[in-house]
Amino acid sequence: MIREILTKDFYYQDTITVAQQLLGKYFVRNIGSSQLIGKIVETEAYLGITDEASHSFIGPTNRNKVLFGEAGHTYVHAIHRYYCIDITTEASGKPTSVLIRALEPIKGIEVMESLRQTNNTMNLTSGPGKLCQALQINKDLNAIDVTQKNSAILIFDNQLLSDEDIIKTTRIGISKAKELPLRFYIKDNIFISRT
DNA sequence: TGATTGATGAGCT
DNA sequence: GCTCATCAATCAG
Repeated sequence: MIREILTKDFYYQDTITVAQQLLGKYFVRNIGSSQLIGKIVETEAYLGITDEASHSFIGPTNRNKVLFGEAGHTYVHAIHRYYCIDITTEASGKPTSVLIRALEPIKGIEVMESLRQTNNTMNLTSGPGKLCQALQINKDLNAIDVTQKNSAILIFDNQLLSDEDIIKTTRIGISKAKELPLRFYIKDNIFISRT
């Protein structure tokens, strides 16, 4: 089965739509000649200047400027001693993004296990900090265009999930606007960060 | 299942 | 200094 790289048009959609439609897609990390692949099973939407929990709520700064740029780019940031990765969405000037919270490891599992220093496949990518460790994602990968086929990070298309396979619930690990139902994950998937 | 705590880095004021 | 979109370990029920 031939899979296509998701195009700019996909990321220019409404952030909540992108967050839901990213579920089931293939997240690809190119490291030299090797490739690590995981299926996206959990995401969260961050709605920019109207969303208190978003990094862009306070307005543009040096740290979050990529959020204000073009859609379809990575936004990598450190939180405590881990990294998290977002994909920017919507038009330039709208600082919205989708946080990738969990993957289902597909390819390169041995490499991920050595990077994470564990043999437990269940524990490789079941959280935003964990998956960045498993895929060797750091600040060097900030502001990368994920629609260019020679990028270190790419996202490939896959069949769209039906509405009943997507669970909608509240976001995790934030202190503001925590009541909003902006977290999405694949029903019955065992690789999500928590139920 | 939930609450708590400590390690820890980057960015902001 | 302070905040924080984390994780792992621990303890209580």
